[in-house]
Amino acid sequence: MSNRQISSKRKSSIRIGSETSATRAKILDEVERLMISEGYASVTSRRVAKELDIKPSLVHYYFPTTDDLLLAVWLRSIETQRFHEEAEAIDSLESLWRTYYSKSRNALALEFMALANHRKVIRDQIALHTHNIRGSRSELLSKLSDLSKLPDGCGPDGLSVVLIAVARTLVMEEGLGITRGHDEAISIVKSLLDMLEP
Amino acid sequence: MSNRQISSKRKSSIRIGSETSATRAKILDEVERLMISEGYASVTSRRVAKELDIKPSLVHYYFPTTDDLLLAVWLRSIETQRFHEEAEAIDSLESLWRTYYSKSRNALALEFMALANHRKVIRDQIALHTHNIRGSRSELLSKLSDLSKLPDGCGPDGLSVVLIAVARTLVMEEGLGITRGHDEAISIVKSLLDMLEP
Amino acid sequence: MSNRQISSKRKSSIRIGSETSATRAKILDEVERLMISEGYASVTSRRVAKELDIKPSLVHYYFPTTDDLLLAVWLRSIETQRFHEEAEAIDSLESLWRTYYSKSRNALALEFMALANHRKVIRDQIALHTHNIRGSRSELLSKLSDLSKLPDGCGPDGLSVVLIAVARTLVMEEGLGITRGHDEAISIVKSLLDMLEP
Amino acid sequence: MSNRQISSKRKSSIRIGSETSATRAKILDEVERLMISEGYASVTSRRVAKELDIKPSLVHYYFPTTDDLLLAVWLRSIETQRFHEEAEAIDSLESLWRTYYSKSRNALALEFMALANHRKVIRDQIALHTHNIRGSRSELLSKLSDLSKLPDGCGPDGLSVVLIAVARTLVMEEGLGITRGHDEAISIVKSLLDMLEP
DNA sequence: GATGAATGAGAATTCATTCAT
DNA sequence: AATGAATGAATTCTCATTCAT
Repeated sequence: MSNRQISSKRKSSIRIGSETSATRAKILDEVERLMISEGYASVTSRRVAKELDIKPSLVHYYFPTTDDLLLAVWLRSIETQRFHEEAEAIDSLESLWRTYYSKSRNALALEFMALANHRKVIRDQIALHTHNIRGSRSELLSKLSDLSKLPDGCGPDGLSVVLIAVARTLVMEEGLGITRGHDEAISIVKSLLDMLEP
Repeated sequence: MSNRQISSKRKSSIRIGSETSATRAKILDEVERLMISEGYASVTSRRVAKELDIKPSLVHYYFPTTDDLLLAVWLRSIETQRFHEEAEAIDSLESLWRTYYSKSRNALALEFMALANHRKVIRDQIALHTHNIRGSRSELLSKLSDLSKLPDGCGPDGLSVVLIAVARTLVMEEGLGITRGHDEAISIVKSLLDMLEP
Repeated sequence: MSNRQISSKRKSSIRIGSETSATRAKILDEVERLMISEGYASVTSRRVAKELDIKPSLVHYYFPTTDDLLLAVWLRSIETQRFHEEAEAIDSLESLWRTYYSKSRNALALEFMALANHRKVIRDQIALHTHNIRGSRSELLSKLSDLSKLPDGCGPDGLSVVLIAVARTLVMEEGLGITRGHDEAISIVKSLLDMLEP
Repeated sequence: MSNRQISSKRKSSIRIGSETSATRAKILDEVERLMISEGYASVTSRRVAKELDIKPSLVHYYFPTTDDLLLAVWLRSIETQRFHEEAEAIDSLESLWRTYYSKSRNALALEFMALANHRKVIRDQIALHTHNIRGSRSELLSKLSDLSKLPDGCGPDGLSVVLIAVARTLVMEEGLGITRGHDEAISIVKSLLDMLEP
């Protein structure tokens, strides 16, 4: 019969395959691994399938569209992050900085940011999540530090931006083999945080 | 996702077409425009050709491989940057910050960083250039500011990293529609620079 | 266009699932609806399942192969037609014409004729049914009209062809948004029938 | 690089490959042949390529999208038809009927009508062409016959509908192996036309 | 009765690249 | 200096079908 995909507006998000399938989890793991080690551009159903020694169609069975797949990885990653951060009990500016400066987490986030330029679904999710996470981190900052020592016009949100900016830049550059100034940058951040110690 | 055949058998780097051809320049302009407005993933010989209303083969005539094309854009862009910065006479910390925080320049740089994950040639060039530019900026910083006010263990390279980190993060997030904390982050940077004013 | 695997290894026609299951009937209803509204090309086990919010495998449970499914719809539709026509008591040429010119019936028939090009099972069934229905309609025509008024060499079968031809063409063209000459064509048919009134 | 077809709204209709290429013509020929012999559902770039012993990509080189390909066949076919009809000098009702009752032409037209259900571009073209051709045939009818003999409310457009309806139905049914009543239907048409002879 | 998992085949496209002209 | 023709490999996605549960 003819089924030439005639009006191919995929509905997507019709999740087939139970949320708890082991295969589903394996796929997500592999996508995450690929994104970190080779960049989002390496995530294709073929490639993922080959790495896991399954068929590309099976990837599509669990994630009808590539957007579904990528979004699932993103959502799972922020879920995991939230879970870890709650478990960790962040009770000092130093432990907070460790949270910002998590290498694998930032590497993944950077890939998603690059992706976001072409994928609206991803972009929207990232914007939302970034907004929220900035909020909760600012709260933590307010609790753990004496922000009155910051210059005028500078609140916890701004500090959050600076911290994540440095953390991500370090991770991104390390990925490219660049390290010049990294230790010094960390020193600057640390003394900034020391200064804010209540 | 990626289906651009990442390598196969390229003769590469045999540059045909004089360096000064007007067509060559038009192609480079278009690639740069595409990278900034739609991301590096939109740069294909087909697409570039279509935008310029020329034939894809002509793109390959000037730039045998895609690596050649992208590298040419990168090299030209740092050349242009160097040229502008020399012309501008950076004589204050404020004018130096403006140099860091140039939106179009950063947008292009961010695309190249994303690209660097899959293109070794680009990665190497970026690493080299980043190292050098960090050096020359640190020199400028040393001249224009009183770095003795920085905490122990923090030199101009570290400051360079912080500045570029904040600048790039702001540009990247704006691209995604995120602005929370941006003004405050700029305030923090500015008061840091004020503090260093000799 | 067509990528539905037209044959491969089907066991076929081993009908599982009782003839009277409600689910079975729902599936047939949906297939008929899809054929009329979107064309036979939209009839896939996936699509049918999605519309009914059941699993594709369930469709295959009742109808092992797509041929089985389509054939079942066809057979049911002629059964239904026969039933209705008997109930309706066709006792005038006008009521007979209404039988020919039934829009939904013709729309379905047209889809099956298009299908018949690629599906031998369907083709054979259609040929058989068309032959028979033509026979029984000719009988009706003979009873209801004075065929001696037809020109030499023209019997009830030929008249049957003309009537179904006009009816189907009108329905087909309406589907495409064409109406030029339609009212006039109906007038021609009606005066032809008037002329044959005994 | 990633070029995962990110926003795949193809622009289409950017015709590459000169209008006069021999390969281009061969492709169109083959598509027409396939449509007539196996139905439009058999027209896939793969299949066409296999028949001609060329690569699927070459089909896409000349006709970027399947719509382009099908539309090109349709446009060429009506061009050819117009050309032939002009050359033939239709000067009697009998020669006009032969025009209506052209087997290969009708077989192709029927496939396009089936196609039109799913392809808007085709549907629009067919609607337009049908409207126009009906007009020019009605003109011919008016010239060649004494339409005052038609019943009230019946003009040349209606007659055109009846003629094409019968012609197409005969062709369609022959394709399915049905012939019952065909000769008689032709007799009916012929005596109708005889009746209108001026 | 029903379904989840998996597969293999095939569809439409797109792309980088080569080569002869 | 430019281009038309052609290819081979990749991409995303859809489908019919099977099978174990």
